[in-house]
Amino acid sequence: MPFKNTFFKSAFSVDNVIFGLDDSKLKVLLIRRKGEPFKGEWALPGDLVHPKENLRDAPKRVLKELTGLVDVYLEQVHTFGKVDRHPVGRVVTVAYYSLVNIHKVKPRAASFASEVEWFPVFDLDSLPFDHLEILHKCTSRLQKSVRTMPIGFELLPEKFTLSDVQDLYEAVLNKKLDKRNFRKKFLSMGILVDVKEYQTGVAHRPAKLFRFETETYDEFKAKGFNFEI
Amino acid sequence: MPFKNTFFKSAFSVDNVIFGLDDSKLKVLLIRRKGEPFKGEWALPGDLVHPKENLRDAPKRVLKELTGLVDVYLEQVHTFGKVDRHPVGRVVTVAYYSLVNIHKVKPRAASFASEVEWFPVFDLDSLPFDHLEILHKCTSRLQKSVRTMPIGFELLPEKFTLSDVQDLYEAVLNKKLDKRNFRKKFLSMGILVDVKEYQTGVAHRPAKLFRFETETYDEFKAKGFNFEI
DNA sequence: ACAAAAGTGTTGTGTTTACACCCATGT
DNA sequence: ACATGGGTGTAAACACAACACTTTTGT
Repeated sequence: MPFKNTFFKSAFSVDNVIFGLDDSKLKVLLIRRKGEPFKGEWALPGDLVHPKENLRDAPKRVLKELTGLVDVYLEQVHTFGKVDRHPVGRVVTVAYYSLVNIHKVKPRAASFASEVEWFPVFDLDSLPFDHLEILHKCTSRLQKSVRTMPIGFELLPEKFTLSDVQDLYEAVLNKKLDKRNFRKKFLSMGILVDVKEYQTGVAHRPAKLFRFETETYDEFKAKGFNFEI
Repeated sequence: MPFKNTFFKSAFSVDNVIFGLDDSKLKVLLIRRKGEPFKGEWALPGDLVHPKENLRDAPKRVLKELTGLVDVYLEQVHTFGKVDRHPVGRVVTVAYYSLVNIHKVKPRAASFASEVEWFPVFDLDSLPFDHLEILHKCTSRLQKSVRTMPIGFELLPEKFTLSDVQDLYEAVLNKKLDKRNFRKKFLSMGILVDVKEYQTGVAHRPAKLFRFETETYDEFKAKGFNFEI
């Protein structure tokens, strides 16, 4: 259970914004809360930080409990600490976002959640606590990151087409991009490797498959790039 | 005093990285610690967050106590929460940075500080706790922000020359920039207003003075810009 | 044959970089 | 007269935006 409702004065928690890509839509994993407050409502997953637990391990633990995943892209975004943000007491919360491949994950109920489900990010317009603000902040951060670092590949299968990548970018940025310009720019960065295979069983010209060049990828991750597309 | 050394199990604090510009160098305000641990050492100013205090008000309070300033640029950067980052107990700390005009500030000792002094950022290579890491993170963030928003003007006097601005950018980015290109780009943004005055008493051709166009400035702050110089 | 998505180049426009000399003042 | 920093323009390289048709497959 997330909180001992009696006699806690202050605590820190983490909240996880877990992004996935499905049906060319950016989605976020919400849980149905098992405990009070807001019992039964859809909210961001999160938990108190344990006394002997490094801060960054808390969102990892939540993620693992919820999805089984352990090596996941995880970025700290912002800390929320208004006095009254939590109705039960003083809880300062640190928000993290993650990127997971939605089709490799079978989310399961967890200690703090009776149900788990993916929701389209841009359709949500109310959440308990300050979770909507947290979601917005994480979404903006993702949109910024995707333009300055090669992230987001975590959201795709191992082998993918250039159109998959474009779909991903369009889903994250929530807008249409020019196909030719996108391809030109993306290919020229040199983080994609042609695996010399093609899609099969599609009712149109089969697309080339690519994978990531991890070395270049890491380089870019370190020094960033400019993907103003 | 910053901590009751006995019987505290966990707490959250804030740490302030207060930047100023002096002698064309980027400096940071450090305090000599009054209390244990690391009593007497130079460290980042900071304090515990009070129980009834909004998180963001804590760094404001520290800033006010230390400098007397109340309306100051303040940005949350990152939260540090390794279990052992503080020798006395579990303290999760939220780092903020601020920009202040070093010549308008007469820093004074505070409840947690016996002395206060400006240190050149790029010369520091050791600090207690994880304060060096905090400083690095804040410096990187400042360097990034200065390229994407019109900030940093807080570090300058009200009327200033274009060379002052360039000095500022060179100090923050810690590298030389091309004079003509800098001026061209900066002027073209339209956030500077010619105040039709000139420097006096300088042993060279006196420079034009400028001030900020607050409206445009706020616009840019909202939507950002690209200052890849 | 048709539908569906893959794939491909060029041109105009704007942005970035590199670079060297004269100007106005105080001493 | 000299030292000091202020101030200015151009050309070449590069990046970005806009835009339409052909190819390959499955049905």
